[in-house]
Amino acid sequence: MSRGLPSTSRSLPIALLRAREQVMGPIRAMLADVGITEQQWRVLRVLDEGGAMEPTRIADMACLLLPSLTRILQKLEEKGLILRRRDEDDRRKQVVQISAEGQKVIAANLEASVVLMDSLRARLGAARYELLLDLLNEVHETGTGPSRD
Amino acid sequence: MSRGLPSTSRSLPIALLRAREQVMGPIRAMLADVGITEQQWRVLRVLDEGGAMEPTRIADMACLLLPSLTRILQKLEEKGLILRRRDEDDRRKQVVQISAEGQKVIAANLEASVVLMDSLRARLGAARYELLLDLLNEVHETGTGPSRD
DNA sequence: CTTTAGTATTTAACATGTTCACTAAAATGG
DNA sequence: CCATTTTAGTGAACATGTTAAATACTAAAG
Repeated sequence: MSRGLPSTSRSLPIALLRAREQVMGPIRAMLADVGITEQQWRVLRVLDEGGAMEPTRIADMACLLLPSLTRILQKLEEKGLILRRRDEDDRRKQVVQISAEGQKVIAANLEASVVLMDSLRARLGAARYELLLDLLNEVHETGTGPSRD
Repeated sequence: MSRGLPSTSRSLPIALLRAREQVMGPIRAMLADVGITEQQWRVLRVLDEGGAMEPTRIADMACLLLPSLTRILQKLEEKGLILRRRDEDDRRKQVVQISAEGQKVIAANLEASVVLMDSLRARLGAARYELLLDLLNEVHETGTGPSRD
């Protein structure tokens, strides 16, 4: 292993992947018992916290691409966890809202998920945890490429 | 939105996602021109840096699950970017090796990808960049759940 | 009012993520 | 040597990631 070339452990993309794996693994396992995926969970939480909103906004907040979201909303609707209706002012849009069933799913899992995150926060230390969040957000806002294309 | 509940920007899973998006976006765009994906690129780089090795080891180093890797290796073989043969000592295993064509792909893109990463490193500051890597690796090693299943 | 441009969402197609079942080959234990 | 267990890799099925094209509707221009 000569040097210079980031030996996978010092590669930011891979480090981000592995960290995400660690964080999401237990949460995924928890949600699997309820029969919903990590992404479906994110959508439900966004709707629970932010109230009814349109898909474009959901996608933005849950960090999902619209084509993915389209399929996810279809499944969530089949499961009865959300409600959808067209926006009467602008019939291109729709208004998506969490259902009572959906809120039950949130209520039944939010605390456990918070416990998992708090556990990680404790292991890392609150200060380092916040620092990590700051750095990640900084990366997000900084952008990467010199050529913004 | 009563309290405590991380409003998406302070959610570690989402922050990890968004940061990864920023980092990989430009690299993905660059690789799209050559017709290979981010994951195929990771596999090629692992093989280029680590030499010939078996799929299980590739999966570990490139942070891919074996079923995904199986398909990726099939495509890389079709494209002529890797070579495969059975391991004669242990006929369950196989030995995967980057081809001359594969090395050309690496040579043609590695520098640009390093430039992109260096650019990010500069924007963030070398110290903060290293700190971010340390924190991410710490998350990876710390684990998350109290119940290790 | 009609054409044109733009916006919100969906569909399509291909690649990967993820879990589980399965095959093949080695290692182990009688 | 044979049955059992373990390991390496693949196949299958479903969900999402990702890009490009298509739809439906609105807004703007003429």
